[in-house]
Amino acid sequence: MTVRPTMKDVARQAGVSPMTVSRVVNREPGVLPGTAARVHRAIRTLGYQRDDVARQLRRKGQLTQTVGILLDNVADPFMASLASAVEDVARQQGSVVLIGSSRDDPVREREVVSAFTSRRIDGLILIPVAGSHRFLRNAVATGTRVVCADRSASGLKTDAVVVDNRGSANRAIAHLVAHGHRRIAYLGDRLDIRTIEERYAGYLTALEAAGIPADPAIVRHGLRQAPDAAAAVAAMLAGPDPPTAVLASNGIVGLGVRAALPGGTALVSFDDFLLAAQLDPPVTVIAQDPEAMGSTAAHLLFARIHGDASPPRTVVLPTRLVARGSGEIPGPYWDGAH
Amino acid sequence: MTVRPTMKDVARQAGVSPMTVSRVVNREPGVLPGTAARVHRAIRTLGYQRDDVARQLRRKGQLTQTVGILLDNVADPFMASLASAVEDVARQQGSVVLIGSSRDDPVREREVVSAFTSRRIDGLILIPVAGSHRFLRNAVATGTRVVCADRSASGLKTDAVVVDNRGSANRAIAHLVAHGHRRIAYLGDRLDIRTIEERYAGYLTALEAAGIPADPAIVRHGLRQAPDAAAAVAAMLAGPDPPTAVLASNGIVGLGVRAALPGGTALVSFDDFLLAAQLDPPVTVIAQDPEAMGSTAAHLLFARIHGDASPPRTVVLPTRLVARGSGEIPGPYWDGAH
DNA sequence: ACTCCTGTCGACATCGTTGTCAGCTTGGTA
DNA sequence: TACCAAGCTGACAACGATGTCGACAGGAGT
Repeated sequence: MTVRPTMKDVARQAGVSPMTVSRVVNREPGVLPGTAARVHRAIRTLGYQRDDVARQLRRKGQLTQTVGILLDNVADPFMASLASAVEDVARQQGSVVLIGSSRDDPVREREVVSAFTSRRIDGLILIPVAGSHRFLRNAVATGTRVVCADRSASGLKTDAVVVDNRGSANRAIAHLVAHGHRRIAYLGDRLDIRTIEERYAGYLTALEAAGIPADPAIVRHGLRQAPDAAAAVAAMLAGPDPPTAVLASNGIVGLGVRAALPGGTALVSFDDFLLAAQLDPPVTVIAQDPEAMGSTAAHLLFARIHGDASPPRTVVLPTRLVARGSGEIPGPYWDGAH
Repeated sequence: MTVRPTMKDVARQAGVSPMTVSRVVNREPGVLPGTAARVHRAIRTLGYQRDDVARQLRRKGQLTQTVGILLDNVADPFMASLASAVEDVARQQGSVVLIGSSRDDPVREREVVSAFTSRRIDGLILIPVAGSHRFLRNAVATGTRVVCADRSASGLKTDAVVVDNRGSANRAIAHLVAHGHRRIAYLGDRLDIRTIEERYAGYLTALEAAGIPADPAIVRHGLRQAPDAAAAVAAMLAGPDPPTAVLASNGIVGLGVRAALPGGTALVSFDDFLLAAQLDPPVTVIAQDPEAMGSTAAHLLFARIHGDASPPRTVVLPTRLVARGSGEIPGPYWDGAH
């Protein structure tokens, strides 16, 4: 294993100064073609590659062409699509992407953010976990741009790209009510996640608007995995006065519910998922567009990096209620109007 | 937006030398508690954070605590799980992860590798695209460790973590034959992808072993998207002498085939996918374990980074044939033995 | 009183690259 | 011939951190 050659090595080999090598490597004008050719030959001979660590240090105030993305879990399909879109935009912009998973752990989130900023990232796409993000103020103050995706951060004013969770939940409940349901269960992930809280709030207000009293017996929070959700819905159905319809707060919960739900019970789930259309009955979902979210967030980020200093913006992306069947199963109050 | 404070700033604030600040920041012994306290106070006051770019430059030959992972596409669930496992291991090792998608494009692959190595990554987890990877020799020679996952790289000897694709395809075909099929179609992704080629080879040898002649009319390559696969299988079924069973080379193709396949035709697909068990009929798959693959590759990589200089190893992970129903649909030659 | 040691701290040089500026050559013009 | 402009190249310093080594103080031992 040889040591990595430096510009000095190339310079010696080509019989020029390191500065000239630098100029050639960076395609700066004002180098004689012959000189450049000698340098290129030396570069090939030695297998030289510019050291961007040194470069970034020297070019202070310049960009490192590195952005970070910090999300719950790369393995989550929603997050993965989002990350993929971010990476695409970053590449177009000539930047590389540092990725990290917070796994819903604020401590881990801080650690990863710190590891990122100590490497001088130009910007960060953040899917914040619950809790305050005031600790990011320092980073923001010293030039790290931050754009939140999916949820916004508390204690920090940043750009954000989100969907109207409350309105979407509202629409889902209205949809179920219109199909004759009045006993509608809610099964959800942890309530301290901002988006989940908003969805639950939408559930409650929609019930109220429909004149249906909320019943804690058919509400469950804190479901992290599909099996948990399956067990929860099974318990509910076994209880007295079971629900005739279910709203699932996100895709994981929706999957779990689906597996345990008898055919006659209606289901609307947040988040589209692969094969949702091929199940029987096909699952009605509130679909988000993670790629649009990722690329929007990334474009916002790079606009900031390139100097956009306008006040922080929140972009609200639309959701689609995709009626596939499971959400249109008629309930006991169905009036045949649909 | 303030400028980022440096050790010099902290030193001035605390009335010590930068060297002492360095010692405090890096928790080196030999600093009086009182002095350390003053430094800590100054750090908090100024919001100082160590600049790892400068640190990495100075500590030449030391690690940058950064590894790269380069895969086809982050949005692919298989790759996403793999990446997630890699990130977990990296975090345990105190490293951050640079991620990049090659999108099956050798040019893009080279560009991303170059962007990574110019940042002095300690190591790279690579899911190689088709074509030669001799261009990595330079990087390997100057200290970047490379571990391939899912497929091995040609023109370069590295550690690799793979599955026995040929044997697995063999087993799948034997399974179908045992259930009375002799007219078995193959639908596959691009043949120049190493794993796909191996699976196809396994298909052919298994047919031969069973004394079944291969028929190009029921073989299709180059299917990139689910709809392509659906169209291909539909065309096959509409032709003369349609297949009674299908082998799909990977999850994407399997999904497409499933959507277009009538109930009576058997299907075995490579790659497990979410909900495969909840379809009707449930899909029989050859399941791999992407997390095991990712974490094995990552552990290999860090062993190399920490000095393991033994000859390159190839780890072959097992696959599981998960019989769920679609692969056990009896064919015309079924003898009732199963 | 002298040496020797231990513990604490700072000065200096250096990592690889690049911004700045000065020096050199060449050719053209008065 | 003298002079200047333009084009090409190199010397030097600096980015922020840290490895090395030396300075200095205070205490122990003779």
